[in-house]
Amino acid sequence: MAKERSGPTMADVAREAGVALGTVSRVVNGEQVGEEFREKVNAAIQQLGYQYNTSGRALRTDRTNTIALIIPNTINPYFALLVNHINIALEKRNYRMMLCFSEYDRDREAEFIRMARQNRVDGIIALSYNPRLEIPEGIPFVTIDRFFSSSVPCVAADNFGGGRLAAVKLKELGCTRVAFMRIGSTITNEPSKRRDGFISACVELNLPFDQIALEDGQPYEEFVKFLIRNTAKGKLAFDGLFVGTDSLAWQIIQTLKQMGIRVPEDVQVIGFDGIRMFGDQEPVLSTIVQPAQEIAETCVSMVLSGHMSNVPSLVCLPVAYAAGGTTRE
Amino acid sequence: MAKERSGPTMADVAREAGVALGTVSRVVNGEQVGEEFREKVNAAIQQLGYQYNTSGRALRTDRTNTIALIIPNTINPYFALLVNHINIALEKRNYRMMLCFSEYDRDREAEFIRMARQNRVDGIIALSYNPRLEIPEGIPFVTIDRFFSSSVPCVAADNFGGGRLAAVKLKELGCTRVAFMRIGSTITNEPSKRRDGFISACVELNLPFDQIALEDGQPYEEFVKFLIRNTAKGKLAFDGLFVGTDSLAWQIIQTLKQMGIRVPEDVQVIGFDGIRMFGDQEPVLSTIVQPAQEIAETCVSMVLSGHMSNVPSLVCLPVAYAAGGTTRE
DNA sequence: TTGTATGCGTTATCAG
DNA sequence: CTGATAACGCATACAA
Repeated sequence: MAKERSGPTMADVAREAGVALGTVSRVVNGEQVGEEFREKVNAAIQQLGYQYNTSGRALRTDRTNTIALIIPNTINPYFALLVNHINIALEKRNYRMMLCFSEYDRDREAEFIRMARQNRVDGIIALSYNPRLEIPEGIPFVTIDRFFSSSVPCVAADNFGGGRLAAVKLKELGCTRVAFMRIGSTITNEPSKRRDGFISACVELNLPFDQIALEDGQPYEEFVKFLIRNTAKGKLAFDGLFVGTDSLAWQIIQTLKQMGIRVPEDVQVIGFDGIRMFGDQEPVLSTIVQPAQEIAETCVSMVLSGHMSNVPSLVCLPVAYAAGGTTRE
Repeated sequence: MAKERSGPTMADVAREAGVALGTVSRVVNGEQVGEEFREKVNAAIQQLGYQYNTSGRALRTDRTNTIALIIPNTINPYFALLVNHINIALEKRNYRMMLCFSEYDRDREAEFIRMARQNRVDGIIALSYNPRLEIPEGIPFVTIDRFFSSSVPCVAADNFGGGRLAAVKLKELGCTRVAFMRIGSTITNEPSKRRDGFISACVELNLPFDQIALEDGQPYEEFVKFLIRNTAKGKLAFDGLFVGTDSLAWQIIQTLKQMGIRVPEDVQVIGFDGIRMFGDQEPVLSTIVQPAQEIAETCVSMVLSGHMSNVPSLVCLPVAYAAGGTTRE
């Protein structure tokens, strides 16, 4: 039944070409084969429209040419961008992607890691906020934006540098008192360096600053309270804000509007990520842009590099500033 | 070498449980097995942490539990949303997704279809604008938003109804002269029904209308010319616009701003797709929302339904209107 | 260099 | 109902 749909096999090609099965295999895999044999085999391949069977090869070699990508979803545009570039990077190397949406759920993450092993994937790339993520042994594992230990390579944007850049920009743009706002995991991870860099530069530049960092799960209203607390006679105490992600920055801008505070006239806002309208147009707001394509390329080349031992444990990639209407240029 | 990483096999389980290989297979596949045997096998599976090997099963059954999804990219938020829901829908049914980015390139589409067959996928879902897409034989094939023939099922939003809805809304909102704007494939396809529905309702409602439809490849400037042509003394001849996609609508709104025409005060704009800010917040603009999740569910259940014969050739799913600041509510 | 034969892990067929 | 065994398509060690 199903047999009907299956195409020709190496045996068919061998018969057609009048050579042995092994010879066909060697031609397909680009090994040394006598010219006349190679031609006969290639002709037969053309003739029959032969294409090798992935399952047969995988079973034999125990390599699936597949990398699992664990990521919350593709609804968030930054994740969608990463998925896009990672898939393209894998495709260039003749690898396929097994896409696993964690939906921020630790049980799902664990289950996907189990499933990835069952499917004998050749490596795993994970973007996870789970501080207790269990890294499997014996399989190349690369994380994005999350440092676990020196034995698990991590690829990230230069979060510290991005934080510094935001402070420098706000200073340049004439800000005299700024604040940092963020929500996220309480543990120290890569994104929390955005704050460290920001504050480092503020101190250096003699730029007065305040900050509020919420833990995952705390309600957004805490930010509203913070803003109201720092408002007197309709005037916000800050003329510059640096926010941990574009998404949060956008929400905060909405809140500011409701409070009658104008952006960028009264307060200039810089986000982080570099989300663009419809993925490819102008930035949604002024922002520190993550190099999504370079991050993708780096993850892929690292996870496929085989010798995970002499691979750096943390790779930082440069960020850039992009104006997007929430600053006064 | 690689053998180290491979987990236990059915043979290992059989040995551990003291039963035959076939019995293990029957337990794993949920077939009839004596209670005592089942227990012994399950204990051994637990003990060894056995997980079945996908490649072995695929090789034997010629079914990969994989569906190929061909789509331009995940940079566009609407595509990213579809990818998200389709992957989840497949996962629920224990299927995996082979994600193929066509990047609007016909050669890539053809190559992916070839590759999908090589990988023995169990079906293909394609979102393609290619009018000459070659549908492969003998493999379940479902398209999104693109009708080829009654033998190739197509899943789409109710584009005609969405067009009508846009006209009705604009009328309700007080518009007296409207226009439809779109760019896309010249051939009649599902999205072109947005225009048909819009015009149908305009006629019915006695709402004067104009329209401009560009072919793929024509420059955006044609839209600018159209708008300028319909502007006299800084006043646009239309007080309502319906645009084929949110993405184009956004660009047009930018152009209008540059022309000194205010949205929504001078002209109200409705787009199509239902793109939301950061994927999950408020709509980017007033829009006709496509039911992405229902589209995904429908595609998946159709492509997996086995008997492609008695499956409807076109499924239309209901759309909804969502206000997003470019209309006066 | 080419041919032959074995085994990867699984399901399915056939005997017992 | 269970056990033994063949076959799926391929890569590779070994023989020629």
